[in-house]
Amino acid sequence: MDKTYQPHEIESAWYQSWEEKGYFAPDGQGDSYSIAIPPPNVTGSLHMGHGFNNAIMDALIRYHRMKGYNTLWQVGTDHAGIATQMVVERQLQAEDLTRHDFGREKFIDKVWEWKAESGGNITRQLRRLGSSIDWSRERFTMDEGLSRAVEEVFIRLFDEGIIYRGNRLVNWDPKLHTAISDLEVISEEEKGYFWYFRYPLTEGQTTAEGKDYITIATTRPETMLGDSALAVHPDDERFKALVGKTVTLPLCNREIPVIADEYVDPEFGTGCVKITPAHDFNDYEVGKRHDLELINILTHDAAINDNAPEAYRGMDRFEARKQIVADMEAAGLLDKIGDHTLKVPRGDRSGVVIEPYLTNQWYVAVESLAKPAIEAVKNGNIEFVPRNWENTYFAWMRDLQDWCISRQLWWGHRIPAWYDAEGNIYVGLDEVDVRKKYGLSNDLALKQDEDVLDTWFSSALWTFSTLGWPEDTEELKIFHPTEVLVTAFDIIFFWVARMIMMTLKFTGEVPFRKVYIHGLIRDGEGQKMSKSKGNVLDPIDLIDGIDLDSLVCKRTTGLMRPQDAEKIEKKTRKEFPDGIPAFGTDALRYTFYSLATTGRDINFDMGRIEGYRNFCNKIWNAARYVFMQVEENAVTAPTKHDDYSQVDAWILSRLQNTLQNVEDAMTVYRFDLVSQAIYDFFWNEYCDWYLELSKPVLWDDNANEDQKNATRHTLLNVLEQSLRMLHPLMPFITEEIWQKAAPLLGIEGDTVMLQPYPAVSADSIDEEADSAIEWIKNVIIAIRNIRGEMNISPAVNINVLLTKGSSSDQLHLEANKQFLVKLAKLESVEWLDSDSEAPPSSMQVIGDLEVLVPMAGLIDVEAELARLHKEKEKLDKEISRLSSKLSNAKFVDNAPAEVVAKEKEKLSNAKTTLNQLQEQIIKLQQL
RNA sequence: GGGUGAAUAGCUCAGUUGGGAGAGCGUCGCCCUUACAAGGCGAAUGUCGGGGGUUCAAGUCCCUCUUCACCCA
Repeated sequence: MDKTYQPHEIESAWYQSWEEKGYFAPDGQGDSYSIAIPPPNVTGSLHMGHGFNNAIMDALIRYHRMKGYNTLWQVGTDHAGIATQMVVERQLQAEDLTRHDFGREKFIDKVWEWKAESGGNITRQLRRLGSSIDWSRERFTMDEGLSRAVEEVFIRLFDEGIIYRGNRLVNWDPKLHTAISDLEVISEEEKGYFWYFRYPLTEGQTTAEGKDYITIATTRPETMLGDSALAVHPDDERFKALVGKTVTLPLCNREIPVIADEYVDPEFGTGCVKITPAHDFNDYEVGKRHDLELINILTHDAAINDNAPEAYRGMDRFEARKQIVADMEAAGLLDKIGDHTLKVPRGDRSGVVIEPYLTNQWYVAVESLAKPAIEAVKNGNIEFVPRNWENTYFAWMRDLQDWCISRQLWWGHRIPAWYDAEGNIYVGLDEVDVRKKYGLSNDLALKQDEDVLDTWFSSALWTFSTLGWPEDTEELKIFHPTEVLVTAFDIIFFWVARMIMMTLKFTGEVPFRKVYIHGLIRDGEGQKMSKSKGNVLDPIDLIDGIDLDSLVCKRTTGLMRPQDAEKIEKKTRKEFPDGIPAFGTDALRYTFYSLATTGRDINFDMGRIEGYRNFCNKIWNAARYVFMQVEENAVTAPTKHDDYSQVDAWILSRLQNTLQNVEDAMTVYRFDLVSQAIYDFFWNEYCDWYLELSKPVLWDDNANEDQKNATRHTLLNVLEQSLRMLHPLMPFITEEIWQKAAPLLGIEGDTVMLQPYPAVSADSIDEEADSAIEWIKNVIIAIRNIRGEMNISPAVNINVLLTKGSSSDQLHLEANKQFLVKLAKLESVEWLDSDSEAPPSSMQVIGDLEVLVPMAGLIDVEAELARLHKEKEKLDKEISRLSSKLSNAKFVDNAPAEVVAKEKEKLSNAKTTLNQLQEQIIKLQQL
């Protein structure tokens, strides 16, 4: 084995081998355990969120697989309607072509071609993470089977009247010419203006201030062409008299009413709001309440349409904005212009400003679906982890809007609806089916709806459509419901809720029993990772490493705002002067687990991944040590219990404790606690103590061979169990080492990933050994402390005396001398009878026991006195704290007896130690 | 404006039913001790955001304020 851990040398080979041998597929034995992956976007590439999310799922899957469950990790990607269509259109654009040059069918062929060539990027990257996914069952939302499920669901919901067509406001992307979901609209603050316009009162009235007009403030002047009212707050004294009157809409010369509505905030702007029901979501609601006219003034391109005065027709919305401001000013109706920062909604794909726009779309009426979905969480059929996310879920489910499911795209599931010339709607599998279903004659001309369904419509069916629904498959019976959905909180609404609704409706089952919600990965400073900020970390770069220039290049190409490049380059060069070293998958995964706390934000700290890479190296080298010990001495299973030393018993006992902690943390999805428990055990107990304690035994030529064998066996046995314990978190390094370790113990098996997970063995818990080793550790630590504080070179072997302790201390000393000598680097260690005179020494106290290091020219009296005084001060504080607590009658009377007893014992211990220190101080002062 | 969450060592974060403040990284000192310098040994470091309350006892429960983040409107 190499002296240092080299991740890239072990990772690629193992994954390929696991996959080829089919280890990821369910073995058909035992209770089932399944997880459906949140399907990544087929155009996507792996980001830190995916990395985190998949690391967690893989740990769960590997853990349960090793625990003997019939384990399925169902994988697939979604077809990402807009994103995918755009990718292919961009390719065509490079050849000066558009999708219209091909026509719908041929264009879709192009998309499939693209998918075949480039659609596997993200799934390749998932492999790099070590994800033990059953690739043989990979699905795609546009697959035949899944498309069949989509049709079935659409038709049934339509036939039940749950799917309907409606004319509503949607988020309209004027560049892509489609409705988009709220999730695809990114609203960020941008600098803009408030334009203050005067709307003249029609019938010669005046305002409270005597003006013959009302001033309104708007951030979107062009929408005034579609105004159908002015609104004020009903309690607003300034305008009360004007409610019910009318104003003349400038430039249009339309009379529009002044209405009163609670929606208006009297404190905001002028306290008077123009209402444009066809171009604003809030105004739409106001318009509904007051039965206002909906005047659509925009075309699909967001240019002004023919409903507007002729002067503006055909102008782009922003051009019209300028013209309208100019015209208002010319008419003397522009009051003023103020700076204003506002949230501007932009399409996340197109980057253009989204318009609320009145269109005909398909909707799902969610009310009847929501009720059982709320109930399922209320009655515990589905549990959120952490629990408090249930509130978010309920809050969202309470005021659920009907779901707009149609998109004006070519790539996606085409809506199975046909129209006749009169606009009647027929829904069915295909034209033939429709004619049969509705009894239509063959000569009635039918035309299929041009739209496709929202991608989320198909991903809402994910857990059951991937298992073969609507067919009644074995897989559905075995693996549905899935066990847990692992996801970040940002898509609770869009996906989780819709999955619950759809799955309950069509299978009568919940899609998953648990929803584990994890945080969002941010950079080390808590900033969201984004291309425009230039702070994105690619998980693959953390695994493989990347040199500085490549990293800079990656972060600065393809920016939406190229002028940011310089700033990003500077920051990157400062943060990563040497690029990023290769940490390997195992270290990256371990970092994710250690960060998987219950919080909602996860700041990714480079120091952590480095630390866990070091942990990998520690494991690697511990294994090297163990193999060195056993390579010339084959181990056999000890035949007699007596062969095991107390040290052996101790580490086996500590392992049980760790296994229990791991199991407890695993069942509550606390991966941070799992990783902490294993790290502590392996590094702080197995490496720091057990390996060191094994040396005096194994290096002693006179030691009993059976006992040596027991120690070698324990070294190997604990290593091997630790590897299995660790495997779900660190698949690669554990497999690599296990392959060497297992045969030495006579364990047969081709891979650690199919070995049983180590079980807690109550027999191995040994409290006597625990306390014995605790004694050894305390004495060694006491001596090391003196050595460190007194600056005694590690090269010098020192003499130590133990005194004043109990007979059990004396027995411990006799039994463990060799350990003390080796680990504390001693020349000798002897018991000194209490009545014997001790030489001037540096002293540490453990209970009654005094650990003495005779000064003998090594130690400066003044330094030792200073150290003792420091100790004494600490004790004084402790004693005064404890005695005041114990002299408080209220405490003694009210606190549980065991708490009081504990405090008393602490006090008496502290007093004993203090006395010993004081005696020692006096003794040294007399020198 | 409504809601949710956060504030603990220089940094990133744990802290389970209230009962002696922890880890990793960083810092300081000593050491290339035959598994590991990606290491070993030792050390220092906290008015647990502020204030108030409940309690014998509060990082932990309640109220309030401040700051920050996110979601919704």
